[in-house]
Amino acid sequence: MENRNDKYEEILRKREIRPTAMRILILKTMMDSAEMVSILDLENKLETAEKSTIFRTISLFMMHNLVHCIDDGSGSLKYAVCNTDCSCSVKELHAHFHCEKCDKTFCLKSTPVPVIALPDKFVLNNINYVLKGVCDKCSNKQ
Amino acid sequence: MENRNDKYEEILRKREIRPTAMRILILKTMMDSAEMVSILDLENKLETAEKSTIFRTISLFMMHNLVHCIDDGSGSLKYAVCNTDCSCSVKELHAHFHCEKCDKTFCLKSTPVPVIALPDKFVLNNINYVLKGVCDKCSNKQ
DNA sequence: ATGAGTTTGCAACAAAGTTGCATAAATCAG
DNA sequence: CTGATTTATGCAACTTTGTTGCAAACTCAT
Repeated sequence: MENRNDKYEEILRKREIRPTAMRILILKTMMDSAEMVSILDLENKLETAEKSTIFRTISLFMMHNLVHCIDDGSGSLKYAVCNTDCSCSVKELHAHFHCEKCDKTFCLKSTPVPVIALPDKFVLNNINYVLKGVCDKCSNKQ
Repeated sequence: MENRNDKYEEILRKREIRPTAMRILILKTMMDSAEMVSILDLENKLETAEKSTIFRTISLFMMHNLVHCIDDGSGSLKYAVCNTDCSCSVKELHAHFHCEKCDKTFCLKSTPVPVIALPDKFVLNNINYVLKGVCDKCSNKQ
């Protein structure tokens, strides 16, 4: 019988990350989440995992372009798993939405970040594009 | 003889902020700076001012739309004085550039932030648009 | 099974932001 | 101008998030 963790193991291997139990668990938890997660979110979802372990695991994931990170202004960084084969180049980046009511942050995966022209001699490496306001669920609650 | 602080006093009064010596000093320092400043930057430039005072002064300035704030991902928030009459609506927002070498952040005042369409029921209040890379001065230093 | 290398948990620390409270400064009424 | 009241500031302590050192636990090839 095929193990259902095979999927996550394969994802990790493709990114040249050794698939330990903890890494599989963290990856699975991130992929199961509809919104982006902070380190504290992961700590709460995974009672078994230490803050420092999560921090180092996510740092590793980011170095291998498996997850991306955005600063939504909430005070903690939020992370989400990238698309398959994503290499986090400017052209591949998408917009993010941060709800000021529920404090959740979502990837708007189908919305590429707008790229503008920079003054001469400026080199562009990355873009943080965060729309802030109220999400659909919170705006329905009056 | 006219006091050269009159300019700053008037700016503060227009925003309905009582112009104390400390507030004038902080406003002047921010307006004299070519790049955005963090609270720590202000603490260093003004040896006489306390972190908590700067924090409360800037919070006050922001409530009155005199300064705006962006999260450039450096770990500390950066502040800059808004244009006259700015009310910080989405249409008035501009892009920002953060240099990953010198860690400075600049307002690109002539570049309005791109606004994209949001899914139904989402309310847009604010946008954080930060381009990251290497600034002109740092890219010249190779 | 054994040992080298890697990963994890614990603890401690660092940096930025935030708050309570006492003193200092500014404002106002008389 | 003087004193009373309000407001602003400085100091200290604290919170939260992120980060690192080190020892124990785990992994994997032999």
